[in-house]
Amino acid sequence: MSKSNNVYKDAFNRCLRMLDESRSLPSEPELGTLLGVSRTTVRSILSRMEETGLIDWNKRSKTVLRAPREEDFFPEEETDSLAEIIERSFMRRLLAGGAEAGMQINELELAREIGVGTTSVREFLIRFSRFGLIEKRRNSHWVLKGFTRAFALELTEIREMFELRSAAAFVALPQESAVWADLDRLEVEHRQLAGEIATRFNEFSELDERLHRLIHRASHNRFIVDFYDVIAMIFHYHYQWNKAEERQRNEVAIQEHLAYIAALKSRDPAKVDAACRKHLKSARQTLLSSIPEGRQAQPA
Amino acid sequence: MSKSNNVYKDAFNRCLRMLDESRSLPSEPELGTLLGVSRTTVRSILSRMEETGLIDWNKRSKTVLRAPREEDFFPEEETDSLAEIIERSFMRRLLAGGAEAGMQINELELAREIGVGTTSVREFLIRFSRFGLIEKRRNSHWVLKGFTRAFALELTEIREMFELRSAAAFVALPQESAVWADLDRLEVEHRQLAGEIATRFNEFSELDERLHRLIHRASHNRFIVDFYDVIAMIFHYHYQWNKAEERQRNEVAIQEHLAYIAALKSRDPAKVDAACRKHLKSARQTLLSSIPEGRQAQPA
DNA sequence: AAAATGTTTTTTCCCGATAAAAGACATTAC
DNA sequence: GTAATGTCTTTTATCGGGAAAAAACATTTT
Repeated sequence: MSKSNNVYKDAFNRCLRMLDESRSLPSEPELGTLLGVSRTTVRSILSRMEETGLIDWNKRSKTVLRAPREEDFFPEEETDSLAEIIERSFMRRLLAGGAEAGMQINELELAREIGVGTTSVREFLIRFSRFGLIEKRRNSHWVLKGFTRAFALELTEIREMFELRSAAAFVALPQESAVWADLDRLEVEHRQLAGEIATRFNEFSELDERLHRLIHRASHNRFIVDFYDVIAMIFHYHYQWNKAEERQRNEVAIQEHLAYIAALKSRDPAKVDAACRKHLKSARQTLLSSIPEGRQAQPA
Repeated sequence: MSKSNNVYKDAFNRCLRMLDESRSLPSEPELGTLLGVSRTTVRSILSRMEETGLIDWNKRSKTVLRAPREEDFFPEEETDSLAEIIERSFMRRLLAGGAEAGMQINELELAREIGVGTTSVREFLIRFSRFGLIEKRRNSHWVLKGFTRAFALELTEIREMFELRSAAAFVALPQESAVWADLDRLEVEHRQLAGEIATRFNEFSELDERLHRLIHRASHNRFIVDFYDVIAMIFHYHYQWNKAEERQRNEVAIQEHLAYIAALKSRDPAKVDAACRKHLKSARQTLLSSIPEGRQAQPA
C-alpha cells in the first residue's frame, strides 16, 4: 500500500456534487480543469460513475442517469491527503497540552502513532519547520519550541510590520486595479455576516483570511505573501481549539474590518494606518490572552 | 548503500587536525562534544586511529604515536553530507544559466543526475522552497521562479525592514550585554582585514555574515533571525559565481561596516539608521547590478 | 485541423528495509 | 560515587520498489 488514492476519491466526491446540476457532463479535459486533476483521474472517476449506474458513458456522451445518493460518496476521511492527516495529528498533540517547550520530537514514534511511514512524517516536519515552532538538531531529533507567549509576540511583530506596509501599498494601487472590486465584494460579505452574526459567527475566520490575504498581496513581495501562511496556520488551529468568546470576538473583528475597509477605500494613508493598527492590536490581544501564562519556553 | 558515513569521515578528519597539538587525547564524551558527534562515532574514529597506528588506545589512555600524514585523511569530497551535495548541484544548475523562470523541476531527473535517491531530492526541495525560488504544484512538479530582478528586490525589501529594526533594537541593549564585546571583536577583525585587503579580500563574506547575524539576533525574533538564512544562501552562491570587482566591492563594504559599527557603538539611533541605510543601499546595488537584465520572470 | 478520446510512459508519493549515528543502559576504573 | 568505558537499543538518513496520478503520445471524431 504505497500511495492512497485520496486525490481520486476527493475529486470523485466533488464531481458527484456537480452531477445533479446538469444533465450531461463536459469533455474529459474540461472536467480535469474543473476538478483540478489530471485526465487520468477524470477517467477513473467516469469509470466508477458508469459502474455504479450514475452515468451512461460512451466516448463523448456522458449522460447523467440518476441523482447521486448518500452511499455513492466516499467517506470524508478517505479524501484527506496524508500531509493533512499528519498535520492534524501533530497539531492536536501540540495544542492538547502536555507539549512542553524543549520536548523532543521522535519521527519514528510519530509515524507509528499516526500509522504512516517515516518518510511522510519527515517531510511534514521539514515543511512545518518554517512556522518556527520546531527546530532540527543536525543528525538528531527535532526540538519543540512550543506555542508560547514569546512565539505569539514574535509572530505578531512581523505581522504588524508586513500588514502596515501592505496596506500602505494597497492604497497606492491605481483605481483600475481589480483589488478594488475584490474589496467591495468583501465589504458586502462582511455586512451580510454582521447582520446574521448570531448564527453564522463561525464563518468569520474564512472571511478574515481572505481580507488579509488580499491586502498582503498588494505588497507584491513573496516573502510577505508567504508569511501569511504562518499566521493562517496558527489562527486555524488555535481558534479551532480555543472557542471561548468566539462570537463576541468575531463581532468586534467584523466591525474593525469594516472600518479598515472604509479607510482603504478613502485612500487616505493616515486613516488606513490608524485602522490597521487598531485591528492588529486587538488581534494580538486576542491571541495573547488565549495563551496560558504557565506555558513558557525553557531557557536554551 | 543506505547511508553514507560522512559524519564519521568528517569528524575523523577534524580529529586528525587536533592530533599533533597534544600528546594524548581527552575522554570519549569530551571528544564527542569537541567534534559535535556522538560517542559511537568517536569510538569509530579512535578504532581507526588505532588501526592505522596513529594512536595507542587502551581504555582511558589514548597516546598519540605519530603526526598525521596526508594519506591519513579521508578525501574532502567524502565528508560532505548528501544535503550539501544536492544543494551544490542544484545551485550550480540554477546559476549556470539556462535556468529560465517558469521551468519545471523534475525530482526523478535531478536524483538520477546527481546519483542519489528521490527521497533526498524531495526533502531538499521542500527545505529549499522557503527561499522563495521554487514553488510546488500540488500533486505535480516544482516550478522554478528564477533568480530574477524581482526576487532580488523582494529579498532586499525585507532585509532592509528587518535589519533597520534589529539595529534599532541593538542600540537599546544594556551595556552589560555580551553583544558589545562581540561587536568590539568584529571591529578588530574588520580593521585587520582592511589592512591586508589586497591578499585576503575573499575572507570578507564570512565576516559580513557574522556581523549581520549578530545584529539580527538583537531583534529577539525568530522570524527575523531565520530570514538571514535566505540572505546568506543567496550571497553565498551568488558571489561564488559572480567574482567581478570582488576586491573593490569588499573594500567598500568593509568601510561601510566600520562606519556602521561606529554608529552602533555611539548608541545614537539616528546615526545607526543612517549608517545602516547607507550600507544596505550599496549592498542592494551590488546584488542588482549582478543580475542580467534579460533574465526576467515569465508572467504567471 | 482542432479537440476529443484511447493508450503508454513518466513522475510523484509513500512504504518497508538497512546501515550509520545517536542514545540508553550496564559495568568498570579512579 | 562520579565519570569513564563497554555493550546494547533506538532513531535517523537513505535507498529501491510499487501504486496513484500526471503527462505525453497516438488515434479517432467532428
